Amino acid sequence: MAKQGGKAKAAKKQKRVKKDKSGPKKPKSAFMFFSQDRRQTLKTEQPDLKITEQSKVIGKEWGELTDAEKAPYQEKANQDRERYNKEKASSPKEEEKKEEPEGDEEDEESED
DNA sequence: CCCCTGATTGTTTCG
DNA sequence: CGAAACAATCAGGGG
Repeated sequence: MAKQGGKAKAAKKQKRVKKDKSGPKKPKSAFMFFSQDRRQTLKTEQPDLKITEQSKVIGKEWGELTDAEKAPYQEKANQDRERYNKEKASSPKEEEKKEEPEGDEEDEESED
């Protein structure tokens, strides 16, 4: 941990993603909500901007935001997490059935 | 015609 | 704790 003063080459490369049309979509982050709102406004003001350019601008603005300003977005994200949480919690399909193999079959002892 | 890449940050998830 | 994957978004390039 400490040791940051060195020349630690932080070669961070977040490999992008290729959207999957099918898959457990992860909950959106506050940044996503912010981008959705900001992009629309940005698009009206600068419709010539491309997504990649918007991303840069938005990302920069996002960094300027404070927790208070991010708060409302985090709250939205918070709700989305719950949504995802529920979606996950409820597995209508028997897919993924190795959940909690706590095979504890309590004996029904005498029911009647 | 359909799939993928680009750029941003945050969250999610496995080990 | 850390890395990898992936979330929205759209425009354009390639097979």
